[in-house]
Amino acid sequence: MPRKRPDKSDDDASLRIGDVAGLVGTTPRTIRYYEEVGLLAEGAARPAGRHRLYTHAEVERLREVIRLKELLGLTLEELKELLAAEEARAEVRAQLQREDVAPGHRRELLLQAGGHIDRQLELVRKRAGELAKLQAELCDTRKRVRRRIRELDAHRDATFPPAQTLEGAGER
Amino acid sequence: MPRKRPDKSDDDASLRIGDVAGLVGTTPRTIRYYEEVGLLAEGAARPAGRHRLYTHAEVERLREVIRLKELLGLTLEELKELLAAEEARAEVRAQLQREDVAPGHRRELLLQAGGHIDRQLELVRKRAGELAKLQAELCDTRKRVRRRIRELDAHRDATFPPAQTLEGAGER
DNA sequence: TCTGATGTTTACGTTCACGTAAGATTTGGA
DNA sequence: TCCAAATCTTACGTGAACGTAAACATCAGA
Repeated sequence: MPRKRPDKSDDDASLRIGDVAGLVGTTPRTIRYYEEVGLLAEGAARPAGRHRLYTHAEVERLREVIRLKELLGLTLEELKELLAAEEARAEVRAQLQREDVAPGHRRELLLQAGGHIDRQLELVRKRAGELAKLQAELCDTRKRVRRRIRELDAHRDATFPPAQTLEGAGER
Repeated sequence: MPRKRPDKSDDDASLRIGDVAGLVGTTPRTIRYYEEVGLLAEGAARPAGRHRLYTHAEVERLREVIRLKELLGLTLEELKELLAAEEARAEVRAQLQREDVAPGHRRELLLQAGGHIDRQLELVRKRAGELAKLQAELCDTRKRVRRRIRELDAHRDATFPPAQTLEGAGER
């Protein structure tokens, strides 16, 4: 017979806000704030004053939110837009779980989901591209510096006995 | 005989703060602020009250600063640290231009420059890596969604006459 | 030389993304 | 049942990164 009251290690059940904060490396205040601005859904039926409770799924969601924020450098407002998409995807997944949707509507939902992912991908790709370019440029100038050092060493080695060389660091 | 007063299109000479702002896509206020916090060097000898003047080299520098800020998501303070490095590199370049340095010191300078670049590269690589991972994950789930749509279409095509298909979008 | 556009300094205002404090309430456990 | 620890709500505080306004001063061109 199943348990009736909340329990740790039970997945669908209940982490408190402090636990969640600890798990994702932030503070309760931040989590409440994210809820306040609409980034995180307010647990619908929480009779005002009661403690917030979270599932592990919600923890994962929060992790993803924070990741996107940090990697893309978006404001919470921009993030919210992107998450409206995520939100919709979740909705889609929920609907798709229940097999009782007409194939036409089903297709519609999947197309939407795809669109949302594409929009995120667009952003990520753009940033990744810019970073890659920067990285390439840095690698390039580093190479130049190394070459100059080698040239210098070569000339000195030809004049004086050899000394210590470059400290190791692969080209990767 | 060379010109004596400032002139546009003369490289070593003088852009005003508004021009610079326009060129890099920011505001005069921001530029003054960056100078105030020490990100941009104050033009040494500007007798207080006179207009700031910038060279094209400084414009490039500012562009780079803004680029790093946006791509790495650093605070101005963190950025300042990284730029102490850049600063040193500039110093190095200046010294290396004047041929009158002992090869030993020369090597020292080059090694320093290399170290600074490596530190920047470290940061950039880390971020680029994380972004790449995120991108891969997104691509993956997108693939899954596409597959499901295809499956759905296949089934429907087997039942009804064919209709419109996926709108084009290469896998890249 | 004069003048309108652009700058300069100083200082207070603003937005974002939380931090912090206070007082009441809730919760899980002894 | 009783209690200490964690939460809740409300509200004001804060640091970073500029925006904006005011009262001059400079600059480039006519």
